[in-house]
Amino acid sequence: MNTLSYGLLSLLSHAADSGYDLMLKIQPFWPAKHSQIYPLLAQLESGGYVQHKLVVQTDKPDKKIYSITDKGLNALRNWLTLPTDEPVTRDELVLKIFCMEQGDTADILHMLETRLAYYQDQLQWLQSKKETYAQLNPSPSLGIILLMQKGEFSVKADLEWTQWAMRQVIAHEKEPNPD
Amino acid sequence: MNTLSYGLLSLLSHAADSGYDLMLKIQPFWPAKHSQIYPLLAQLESGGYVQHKLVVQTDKPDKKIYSITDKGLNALRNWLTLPTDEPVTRDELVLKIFCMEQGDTADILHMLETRLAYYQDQLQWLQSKKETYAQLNPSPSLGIILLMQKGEFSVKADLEWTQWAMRQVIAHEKEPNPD
DNA sequence: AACACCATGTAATCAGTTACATGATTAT
DNA sequence: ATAATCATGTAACTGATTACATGGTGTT
Repeated sequence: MNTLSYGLLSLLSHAADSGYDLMLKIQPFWPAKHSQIYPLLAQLESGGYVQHKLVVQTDKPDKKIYSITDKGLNALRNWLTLPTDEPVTRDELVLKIFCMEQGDTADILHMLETRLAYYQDQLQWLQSKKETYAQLNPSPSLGIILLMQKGEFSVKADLEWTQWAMRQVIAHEKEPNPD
Repeated sequence: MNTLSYGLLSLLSHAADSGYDLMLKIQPFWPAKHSQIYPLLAQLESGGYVQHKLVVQTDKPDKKIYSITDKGLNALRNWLTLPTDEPVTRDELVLKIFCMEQGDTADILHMLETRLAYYQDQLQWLQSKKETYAQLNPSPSLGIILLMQKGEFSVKADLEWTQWAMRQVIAHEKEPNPD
């Protein structure tokens, strides 16, 4: 039972779902490809944590709808009481910033512009999600609300930093030697 | 040449260093164990991107001091012009928050308290680093300043969120059914 | 006496990505 | 026509962690 397995159980504690949809839904929280999800679900099923029923479709491929079992719910509840791993972030941009004096200002600015656009997309996605949830009945769980807010806090800080960093880079270019 | 390899070259573009110290210094930006660093350095050396000289020590074990070559610097400069991968964050806490209704409020609060302490430690580390750099001569490069600021922006947002989330959880507990 | 730090390396395993494989439906 | 979406799966590979291995110095 690794973290991704618990992540799948966590999603399934809200609603039964197919492997395909679980793969799409877990992306923002724990990126994983279908080639990792499908074997894990089979493993969780052989361990008795989930079960599936085949749903035959005519217009689309048949699918397996997985649901969490009592054993799965108990495992999930126990996991909540265990110590939580520290977050891990890996960002190539950070490594590039570290040696940015080796490159041209134009390249660095281009990199930051691309990242700015990425964060803006993220923020827009979060805010559209927020609207969707606001109109939803029943209203979303506290957990969902906390996660949306966490994303918004993070992305807004990242956005602010990127804009600040771009100004610094431009200022640094204009005044390379302050005599 | 993977991202960690470029990360090592990035550190070495500032100063020559041992594998052991590179391992320690890269932790905040790209977590990696010594068992991953040492073989990569050997690989970078066989590719001509770095070279090492043995430094014999009496009180401590001998060490290899690696320095970047011209080929390494060129590779680094070219890397700066290439498209940058999007950042990847994996946080077990996020997956736990998603299914928090399955657990006790006390367990969730304990989890958030632990995370709060972690972010506070991070912030303190960043601010002590900042002081160290402020007294340093020569003053740190623009890259270093940008990274310190990025860390501070992120951690402060995370801290704010954690405190806000704890208040939400407490409020939710007191008023579970708002009739 | 037991543990942490310095310093390097390899072996085994686990986690994650890319590629291979299939095939119908719908949109551009 | 070409590509994207839905839907599942396996195989090969790369990336990352844990464990094995050694050994002196300094700290509690």
